[in-house]
Parts: sequence; structure tokens; C-alpha cells
Amino acid sequence: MTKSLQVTVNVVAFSLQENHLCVLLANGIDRHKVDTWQLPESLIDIEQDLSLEDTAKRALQTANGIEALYLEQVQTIGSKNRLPNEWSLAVLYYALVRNDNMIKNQANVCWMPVEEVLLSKIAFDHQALIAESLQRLQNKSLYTSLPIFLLHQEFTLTEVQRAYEAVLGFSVEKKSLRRRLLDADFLEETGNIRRASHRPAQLYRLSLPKPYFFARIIEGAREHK
Amino acid sequence: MTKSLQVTVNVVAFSLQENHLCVLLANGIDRHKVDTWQLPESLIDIEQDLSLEDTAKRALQTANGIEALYLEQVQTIGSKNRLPNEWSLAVLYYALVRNDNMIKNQANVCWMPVEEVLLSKIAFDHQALIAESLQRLQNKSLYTSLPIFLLHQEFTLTEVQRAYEAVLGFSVEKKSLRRRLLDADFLEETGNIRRASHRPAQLYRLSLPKPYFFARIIEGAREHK
DNA sequence: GTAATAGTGTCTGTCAGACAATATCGG
DNA sequence: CCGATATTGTCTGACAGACACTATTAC
Repeated sequence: MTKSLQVTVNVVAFSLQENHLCVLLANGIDRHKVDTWQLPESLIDIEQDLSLEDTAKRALQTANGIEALYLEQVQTIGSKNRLPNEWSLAVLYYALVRNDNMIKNQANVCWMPVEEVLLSKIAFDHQALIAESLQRLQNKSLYTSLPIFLLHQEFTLTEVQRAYEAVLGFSVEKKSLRRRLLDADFLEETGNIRRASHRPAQLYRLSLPKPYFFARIIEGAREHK
Repeated sequence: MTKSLQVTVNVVAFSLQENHLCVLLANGIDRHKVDTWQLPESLIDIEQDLSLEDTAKRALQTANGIEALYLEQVQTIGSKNRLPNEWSLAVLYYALVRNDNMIKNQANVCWMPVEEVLLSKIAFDHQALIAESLQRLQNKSLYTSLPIFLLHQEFTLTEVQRAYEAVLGFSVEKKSLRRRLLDADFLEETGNIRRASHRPAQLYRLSLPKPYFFARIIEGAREHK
């Protein structure tokens, strides 16, 4: 006889809140009882879900009614000791989410800054899952346009730079980034302009809803020899 | 009531046979009844396996008694329609295997060149799984030392070049590759020499059993403008 | 004008590709 | 010597980082 195996799908949803990269946590009782918070998750529903990605989307919906513009599978973790009682299997996804129209302050749900999450003891091994996802997002952001999926539909190049910086955790060189972005031909000017009490900025949008892959990575600041 | 879900672990094992990248297939009846061949697989054994990786290793063992020097999870595929009857879940790994001490011509097992596999109708959706794995291996080989894990413990730089070419499917520039390899400081000379009826070649080994990550990718031949 | 942010010019450094030249063996 | 493969020299080109400079707005 084989015991049946519990399979869950967990989603790490990232969004930007005031230039900080945040992660969606659910089911928390209290903002200060950190160990009650956990990642959104769903069990596979073999009647309802056509694919694993459906399950992941459902996990996001139940948590907050939000929709991901980008969803990527990270890894499947399975082991005897992951959860206290028995073998368990978790398929891990991460999602990139815009922070417009976002239901904030919904009960049992919060956006916690990643720096904070990585120092907190949240439920189960979910901190490790977040760390995995963050690392994947960071690596991939070095050679793709992924951080743009955290922005509104129209955005300035400076906002793109802020998004990269929030994701990567270090400052990126303005000119290099703009060169990459504009040379690559996946942005188009909307014709609109963002105004403030300084020089106005051109607004852009993505010409395709897919991430762009650059030929080289962002290298980061050069060491002074 | 929820029906229980079948979870298998499939492994795409790659090796080099005379400078051709090959994939391990199992359970075939006849070399020419292609649709009987399939990938090595195992069910998770919650008594025996401590982790998913254990299951993957067991899948390899049962198939051929071989051991992987490198094992990486690619993806988990789950959907209602993947297999004819019901929801199914497959955790996919790929493995890099040396072709020394390899049990060849074992019954029910064969190494099939990837070009051939990609044109054949093997069992289930296993061709797609192989295509996925190959793509991951190829992408990663552009910026890592992965192809070296297909070689013997001691190898010449020309053999490394052949391994890259077998994996990538295009020829790589000799000098560029040697520069990358030697500048990177993850190879050490063994002091031994491979002799033939021409200039002998220096033998190298990996100084660490981990893949090395280069800062840039192999770009491939430049287009003539 | 000033403050503030948007956007550009241009130099340097790194490293990949191209490809010719040289080195070292067996026979 | 020749044939074959190993190994090196060196030029070019693409593109990232550095950083100073100019541009345009609100006030």
C-alpha cells in the first residue's frame, strides 16, 4: 500500500510598493505574529484545473483576486522532512504583479518587503521558497526585461531603472540601462508625457507582453583596481 | 473525495557517443519499434526516498546502473491531457553522464542520438520532455562549463571543444573557447599528456566538481554584414 | 534665476569572434 | 621532410561602466 502524496502549488507574488520589492503573504492573523503568515497556495484540483499553471493562478486569485502579468515555475521541492509529518511535494511559482488597482489592506493578506521577509520566521519553509524565487528573479533580471512587468502599463525609463534596482538590490548605471533598453526595440513611445516640477519624461510601453532577452548581462559596478 | 494523483520522476540522461549527444531510453522492445521506447522513470517511494533527487537517481539506476555527475531539475509538467486517462504530474530532471565504464548493449536500454530522438515518435510525451531538457542544457552551456561533465576525468581542450559543439549543435571558435576556459581558473593541468601521431595535448581536470559560470555567453558566429 | 529630474556624449575596459601564424609530435 | 593536430598572437567589434555634460520643466 502506498500512502497518497500531498501536492501543493505555492506562489511567490512580487510587486513594488514605493520602490520596494514586496512579497504577498496570506492567512496571517496579525501583522506582528509573523510566523502565522505563509505563501498563497492551492491543491491541484483535478476537476477544475487543466494544468499546473491553472492551479498557480487559482492560488493567486484566492489570496487576493490579483492577476499576474508574468508567471514562471521555479522548482519543485519534495522531501521527507520538509514538513514535520510526512513526505510532501510543493510546486513553486513566482509571479510579477502590478500594484495598480490592487486590493490593499484586505484582511489576512499583506505585502511584506523582501528584506523584511528574509529576516522573518514565516510559516513552514516558505522563507526558503521566497529566497529561491528571489534568486531566480534576480538572475533573470540581469539579462531580461522582467522588472518592467512590475510597472504600470505606461512607464518612464527612470521608473524602469528604479524597478531594476528594487529587484536587484544595487544601483544600476543610468546610461547603460537606457542604451540597452532603447537599442533593443521592444519598447515603444506612447506619445504621452509624465509631468512634474522638472523636465517631463517620455512614457513608454512594451510592444509585446513577453520578456525580452538581452545578449549580455548587467555586470554591475566595476571594482576599482 | 479526491482521486489520488500519479506523480512520476523522469530523467533525461545525456552522454557523448563518438562526439554525438545521446539520450538514454529504456523499456524498448526492439530498436526499430521506436514508439516503445521511453525515458527512465520512477515513482516517488515515500519509504525509501528522502528527496526528489533520490527518486531521480533511482530512476537512473534502475535503467542502467549509471551514475550522474550532474543532475538538474528542469520542470514539472502537470495537466489533465498529458496522458490519455487522467491528470498526471511528472517532475523532469536531466543528467550528464560520462561514457566510460558504461554498460552498453544492455537489454531494454539504448543511447539514441538527440537528432534522431527529435524526429522519432517515442512513448507518451517524452519527446517533448527531451526537447525541454535539451534546450535547458544548451542555454546553460552558453555560459557554464556543463559540457565538460560529459567527458572523462582527464580531458584535452580539444575534447572540451567537441563536447560544446555536440551539445550546442554548432561549431565554436577554438581560440575564444580556450581563452574562456584558461582565464577562468577552474581547470588544472594534470601533468599528463595525450599522445597521438601529431603534437601531443595537455590533459586537464576540473578543480571542483561544480559547474563554472562565465560572465558572458558564447555568442556564436558573427553575421557577415 | 534655482532645484530637480530627464536625457546625451564620449571615453575606457572587457571579452568574444576571426583568422593567420607557429609549435610539436609520429612516421 | 610531411601531415596532423595543438597552441598562440593579435586585430576588430560589440557592448557595459564611468561620469560629465546638456535640456527642460515648475517655481
